[in-house]
Amino acid sequence: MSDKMLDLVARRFRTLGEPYRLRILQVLEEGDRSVGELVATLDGNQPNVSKHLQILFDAGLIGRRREGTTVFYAISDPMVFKLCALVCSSEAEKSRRDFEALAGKPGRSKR
Amino acid sequence: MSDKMLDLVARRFRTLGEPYRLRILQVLEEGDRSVGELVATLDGNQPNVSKHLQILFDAGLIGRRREGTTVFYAISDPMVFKLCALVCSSEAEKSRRDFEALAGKPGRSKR
DNA sequence: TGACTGTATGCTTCCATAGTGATACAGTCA
DNA sequence: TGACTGTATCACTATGGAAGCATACAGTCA
Repeated sequence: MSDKMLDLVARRFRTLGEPYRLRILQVLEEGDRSVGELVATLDGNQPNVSKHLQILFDAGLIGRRREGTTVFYAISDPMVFKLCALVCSSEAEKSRRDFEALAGKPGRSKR
Repeated sequence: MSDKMLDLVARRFRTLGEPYRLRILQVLEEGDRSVGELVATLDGNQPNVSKHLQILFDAGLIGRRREGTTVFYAISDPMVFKLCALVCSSEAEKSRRDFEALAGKPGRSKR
């Protein structure tokens, strides 16, 4: 993989590396939402939500449509949920390993 | 998904959000490597490589084994490559869309 | 046009983390 | 044990980016 591609991929990972943005995506998974709805749902302030939305939009993960003064955002790349599912299962697996290392072999240090 | 889980997932994404670490993983995909070998291959300085390896290790993505004074690292969670593949294909798709938006419909602004 | 609502953008502060050199530590061999 | 190699850690600087406030901008309605 080229260095440029690596940078792009890393950038995409960083986009997803923010809990607040993951929460936004999670809400949007249920359906389109306006900025105001997201602000209310996530209990955040409007400029911050707008900025995160912009970042997700630039990354191509969400799309937007305008109705009057209201802007609705929606998932445009469902890949993100596959990613999250993968990471979640991997995370669960890691927890299991960590647990077994602690419970099963108490004398064996990690290091 | 719980907030704690979201934090874990976000953290994992951030771990992968560093080009240098992706390069390390890419090299390790070909097989185990010692720290020294990685330093030589990646043309980096040793403390930096060691720190990135530690981060990947803490995340459970790589494992290590010691032989004398030498420490070998190896992929322990192949999931990362699935993640990268997903992101890559999504990235390619996005590029295609961007291109078509530019070439196919020159009059239509994104905003 | 002016007032109002909904959204985006500037600017500043602050925190997390990458890079780097010096140095500590672990293991091997004389 | 002392010298040497390979790796990890410490202390520091610098940078990216998130949060928050103020404010600008867009669209609607009187």
